[in-house]
Amino acid sequence: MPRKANITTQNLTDHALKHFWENGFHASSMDDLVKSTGATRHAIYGAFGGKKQMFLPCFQRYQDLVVSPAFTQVEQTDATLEQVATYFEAQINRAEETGLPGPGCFVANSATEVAPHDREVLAKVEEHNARLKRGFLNALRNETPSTHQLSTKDLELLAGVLVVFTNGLWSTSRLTQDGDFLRASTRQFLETIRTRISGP
Amino acid sequence: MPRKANITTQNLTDHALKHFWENGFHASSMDDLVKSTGATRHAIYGAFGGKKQMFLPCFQRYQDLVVSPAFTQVEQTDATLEQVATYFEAQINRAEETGLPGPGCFVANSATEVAPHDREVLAKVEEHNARLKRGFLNALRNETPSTHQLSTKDLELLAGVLVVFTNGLWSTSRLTQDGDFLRASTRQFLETIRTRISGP
DNA sequence: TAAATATCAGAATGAACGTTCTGAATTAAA
DNA sequence: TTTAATTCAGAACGTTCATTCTGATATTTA
Repeated sequence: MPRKANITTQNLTDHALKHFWENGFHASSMDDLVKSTGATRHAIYGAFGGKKQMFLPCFQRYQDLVVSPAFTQVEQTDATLEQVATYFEAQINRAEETGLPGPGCFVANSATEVAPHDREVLAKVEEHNARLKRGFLNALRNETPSTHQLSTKDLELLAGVLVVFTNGLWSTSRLTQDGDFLRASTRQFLETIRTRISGP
Repeated sequence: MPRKANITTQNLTDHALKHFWENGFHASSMDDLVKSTGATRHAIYGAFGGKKQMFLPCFQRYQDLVVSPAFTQVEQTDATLEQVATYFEAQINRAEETGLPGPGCFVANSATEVAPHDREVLAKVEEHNARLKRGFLNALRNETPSTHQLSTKDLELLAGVLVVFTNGLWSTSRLTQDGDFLRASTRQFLETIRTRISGP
């Protein structure tokens, strides 16, 4: 009796993510989402229930499509700052191909626009940042000679500094059209981190 | 013949800045602005012309009220990273007193929310970032021994890295309620910069 | 094929938005 | 005090928004 659905929820989420990413939550109207997904209002409200409930699954989709493919290497047990550098390069390359200035990072955008006024989104953003911090800390540990002066506490703080820098970088990528500037800044930053770790 | 105005334009801008800062551009309705300024719609539209034209002067007001009081010391001819550290401390203290998580930086918020879709706002944001970069570069130059290996190009990139970190820090201050974490991250970051500058 | 059900495109709804307008109240010059 | 200019509070206007509803169309089961 039931008619077969020809638009999957995942497909809807793909298009929704793209639109939310490029335009933000508030500036994405349901009209826009209907057009960009190609689905009907009925289908969208049936599958999700509303705009906000459509926004939330985009975080998982963003992880699967964008973050994980580039960041898993940083999470490997033997990863070092070289993998961190490759991660940044990959994200900057992607941003450059998409066009600079670009939409930056979906999570970083949500962090400033939505998270401060929404507990659920805040939780998603914090989860993402915690993942980044764990990965960075892993790389920093492998990079650091075990006989070095830097304490565990210092290394954890440095991992946090890397997260802060990452968010600042995405913010900058929404303003600049110069991909080489982003690359050079990142290289300079990582070189600075390396100098600190290998000891003065 | 004309009745004396008892609400000045500067007064309106003060209240508008406060509201825009705390709520962002899109989430600040004219109803809100009327309530928070205590002025009538007539007065607001007479003095500015509209919402957007009310938003723009807030940048200058933010410079005068928030940025300059803390940042001018970084712009002194003999400023070093010590002044940069003091600047960060002051801003974090202010954020903590206002309440964390807080509204962060008015310019940094506008950078991600408004600037990508508005040339005038983009110009204001770039102007602010350029000011920060000049100040940071000044401090870095004074901190660096003249006989050191770091090139002018490297120092300029480092100044850019400081700006990127700053924006990331404000983003973080919209999420965390832990002022000490912001302080510790900043200290760790500046210590890292110092290590790089004084040479490995 | 016939009946039941899912999906379609888009109209309808009610609230919120930025902006403009209205008429009363207030002020200062005459 | 009278008059003209100005400011007042808030209603009115025309859009736009998220959400719901409607009637037609397409698909599946019986």
